[in-house]
Amino acid sequence: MADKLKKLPDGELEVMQALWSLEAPAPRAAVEAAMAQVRPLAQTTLLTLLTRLAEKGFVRIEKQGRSSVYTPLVSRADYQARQSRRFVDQLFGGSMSAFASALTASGIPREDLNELRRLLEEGRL
Amino acid sequence: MADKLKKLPDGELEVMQALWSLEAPAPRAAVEAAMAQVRPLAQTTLLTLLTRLAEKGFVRIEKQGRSSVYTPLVSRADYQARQSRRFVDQLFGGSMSAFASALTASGIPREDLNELRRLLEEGRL
DNA sequence: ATTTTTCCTCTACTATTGTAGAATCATTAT
DNA sequence: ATAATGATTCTACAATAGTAGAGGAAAAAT
Repeated sequence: MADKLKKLPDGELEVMQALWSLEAPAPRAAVEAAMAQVRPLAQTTLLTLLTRLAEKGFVRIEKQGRSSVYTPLVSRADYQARQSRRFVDQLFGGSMSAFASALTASGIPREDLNELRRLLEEGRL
Repeated sequence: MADKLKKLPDGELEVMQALWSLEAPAPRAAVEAAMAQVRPLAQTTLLTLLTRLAEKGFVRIEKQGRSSVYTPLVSRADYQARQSRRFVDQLFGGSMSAFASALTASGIPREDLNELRRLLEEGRL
C-alpha cells in the first residue's frame, strides 16, 4: 500500500508542496495563499486538485463546519526519498557515474554540488 | 528552442532509452528489439511513440526506402542533465540538504551513494 | 427574513498519454 | 499477375491531467 506511491502530476505536486509548507491541518484559504505565491489558481481548480490528492491517498479532507481542513498523509521527506529512487533508476538505470555527470552538467551551482558531496559524507555509515 | 526540453512521459522516455542505447540511425526493428527486452510493445504502439517523439523534436525520422531509420536529436547526457536540474528544483526547491537526505533515505545502496560522493569530488573544480 | 457572500461539490471540456487495430502502400514470393 | 508480407500511417478509445464554470447549501450581513 505505502509503496504504491505513484509520481504526482505537476499540478498536484505543487499543491502538495504548498500543503507541506503549512501547519498540520490547513484550511483551504491557507493552501490557496501558499499556492498563490507560486502560481495562482482558480479556487475551484485548487479544490479539484485537493480532491484528487485525497482520492490518491495523499491528503485527508476533514469537514470543519462549513469549510474543510487539509492534512498531508504522505510526508514530504517520504515522497522526496521515493521519487529520488525512481528518478535515479528510471533515468540512469542506477548508474552513479551517469548520475554524477548529469548533476555536474545540470547547471546546479558548483558550490551546491560541493555541499551535496559534503552532506553525503556526513550521512554516511 | 533547445531549452523547451520538456519532461517526457514514461512511455516515450523508455523508447528514447532504447534509441540511445543503439547505433546512430537505428532501424525500427532494432528499436523494437531493444524495447522488447524491457517492455514489449505492439509494433504500432512503438511507431506511435516514435512519431510523437519526432513531433516533439526528440527524434528524426528518415525514410530509407520503404522503412525508416530513427535518430535521437537530443543526447542522453543532455536530457539527463536537464531533467536532473528540473528534479532538484521542482522537488527540493534547490535545497541540497533536502536532496542529500532524500538520497540517503531513498533505498539507493550506501555504496552507490559513496561512489556518487567520490565522483562528485573528481568532477569538482 | 432577505440578500449577499462563502465554500464546496458537480459537471465539463481540452490536451496528453497509453495502447493498438484498420487501412494503405510497397515488395517479394509464387 | 497475384497473393502474401512487411512497414508505416490513420484512426480510435480509455485514462489521466489541467483548468474552471454552474449549482447548491450554509453563514453572515443588512
